[in-house]
Amino acid sequence: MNEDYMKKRVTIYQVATESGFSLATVSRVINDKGNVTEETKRKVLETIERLGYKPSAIAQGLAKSNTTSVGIVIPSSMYSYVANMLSGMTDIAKIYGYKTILFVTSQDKQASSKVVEEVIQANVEGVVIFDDQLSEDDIKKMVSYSVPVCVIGRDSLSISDNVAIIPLKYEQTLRKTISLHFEKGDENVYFLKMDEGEGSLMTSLLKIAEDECIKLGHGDKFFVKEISDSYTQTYDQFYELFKERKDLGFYICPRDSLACGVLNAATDNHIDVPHEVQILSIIGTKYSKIVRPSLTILDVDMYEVGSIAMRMLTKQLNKTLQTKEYPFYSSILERSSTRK
Amino acid sequence: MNEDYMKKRVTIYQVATESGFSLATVSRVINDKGNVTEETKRKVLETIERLGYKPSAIAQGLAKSNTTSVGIVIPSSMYSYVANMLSGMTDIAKIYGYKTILFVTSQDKQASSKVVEEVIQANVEGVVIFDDQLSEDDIKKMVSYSVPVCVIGRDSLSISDNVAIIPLKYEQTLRKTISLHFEKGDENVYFLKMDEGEGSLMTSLLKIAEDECIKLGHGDKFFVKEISDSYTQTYDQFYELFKERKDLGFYICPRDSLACGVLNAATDNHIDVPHEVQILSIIGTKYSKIVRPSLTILDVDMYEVGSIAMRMLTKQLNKTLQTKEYPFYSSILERSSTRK
DNA sequence: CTGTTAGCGCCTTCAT
DNA sequence: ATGAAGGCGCTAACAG
Repeated sequence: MNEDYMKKRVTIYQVATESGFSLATVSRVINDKGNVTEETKRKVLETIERLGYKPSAIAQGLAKSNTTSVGIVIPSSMYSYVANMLSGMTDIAKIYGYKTILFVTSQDKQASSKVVEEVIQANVEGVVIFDDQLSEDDIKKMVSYSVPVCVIGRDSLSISDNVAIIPLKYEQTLRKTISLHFEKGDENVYFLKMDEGEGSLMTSLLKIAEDECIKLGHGDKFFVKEISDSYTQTYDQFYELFKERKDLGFYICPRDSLACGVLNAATDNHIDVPHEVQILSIIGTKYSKIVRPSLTILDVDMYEVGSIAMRMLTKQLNKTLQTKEYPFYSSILERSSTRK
Repeated sequence: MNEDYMKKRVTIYQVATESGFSLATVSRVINDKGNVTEETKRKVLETIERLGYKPSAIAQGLAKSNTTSVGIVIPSSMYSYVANMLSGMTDIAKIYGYKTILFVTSQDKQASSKVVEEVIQANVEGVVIFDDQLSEDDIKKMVSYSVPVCVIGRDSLSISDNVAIIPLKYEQTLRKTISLHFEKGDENVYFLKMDEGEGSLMTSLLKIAEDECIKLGHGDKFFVKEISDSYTQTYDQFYELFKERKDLGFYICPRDSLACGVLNAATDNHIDVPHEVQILSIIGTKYSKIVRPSLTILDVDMYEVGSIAMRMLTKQLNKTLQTKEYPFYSSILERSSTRK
């Protein structure tokens, strides 16, 4: 490429005049549609190279009404389980030649709904949604603007057209874990609930846990503990508690970093894990295997989830999607923070 | 919005005819340029609402030659330090009203250079780059197509126009750490080097570490150990080694998950950390504080880096960027995996 | 204050 | 095989 052609981007028009052919011909070689002599193709390609011409994706998008881009809606890439999922999605999107536009939602529902507008206006071909904050109406709205959707982490949706869904099945394993717990002992069960920005997934799991305890006749042994979304604060909170050996029992935590707060608070107070305090983390990262004692988690491979989601979306875009629902079942990965 | 208008998206043209005004007037109310009666504005807004019209961002982009989108180039969001940076970038981009398009590079340099094309064609307003794989020529190429760039993690660049740079300064603290080590003892220093996909940052740090050892007269005590980029494999490798109490000393690891491999391998062989084996992780996440013993790291707040980078980029776009270089100095965060 | 008319950069019939 | 012309959805002068 010739460096002289910097600054103002060269357009297809310039390529046409420079090469002595028409727009149409240049367009044909760009898009590799036939009906072009090898000779002229060579010439056109040569001047494209010489001028350093790159077709504008947005002009192409407008003309073809096809932006070859997909949206991804996530709460924040801060949490490594989200990062893993994101990674799975972008890997697959890349394979299929889609650009990925990232839409990050805020804590509050109101601002959250604003991303719906953005997604619609961005003219993406489709969107993968992993976000507890978005209402079902928000999702419906996107679909009504004919943007195909793949939703992760919801059990059901009242619409089915142009929608694929990946439910994350924690219920069964969570219930089983609790019932196994009560078969082996009768310590209290504590469910850690974050005080703010708690999504619908954890809210429903809380209800499920409570329900299971009640069903097993241990409703009096189920407690909810409010925590903040921070390792340090969780650690401090439980350090004070465990110092007096209070509230020992079986802890169910939303994420492994918070589970580690409980874990370290217990260990540092010479409280034995898993004999005096047991810990289960719902969501786990690779670090749940690394920390000592290692954490029992309700395992779901988030990278896998992300890549499947993106694959389902691309299939929707080709109209080749067979099953619109692909549930992911968590499996309990028993490690050292719970008793055998 | 009326549900009847689904499927085929309504255009500004329809809004114009429906409301009885011209394109120009509708366009004015959309963009809130003045010169419109409150009355007609109201009417236009009403039919926009009624038809459920949303302006197409790509058509706007083409017409205004302003896509209000920025690119982000990263190797993969898998690693949580990248995820934190990404989070910082998207947070700021959102504040300034930019869409974020994610470009994920592959391992191999060749495919890596392909993202350059993509970035150029995407017509982004600017791009933040955090990627060791991209060559300086790749970056130059983007700049030559007049896309402003903010590069993270490089010490220098031979171009300065339209380029902001955020060097990540590990050298000084790394040297200091090593000299402190030799003041307190004389154990061997082992530098863990990943066998593949190793970026230029770690390569240069390796050289620096070696250089410092030599300078201190301990060149014979510096060793490089090849590892793979996996906690489990690193753990296994060092478990075998430590079983026979071989190669005890001071370990410098690229990331905390790998440092944990060494850490756990030592601990599980009843080798005391930090008295027999010391461990320093160059890059640390929140988990480096969580694991026991906690890891000494060369601390840099990656969220902060990401948000500063995006802020510098937006300032470039407004032409209000003062200093084009904003070095981030790592500080050594001494914790329990090294001796005082 | 409102409407007309060119584009933005590219694709795509339809002729030739 | 090639070119001319219209259009994708919207903005931005320029006239009225």
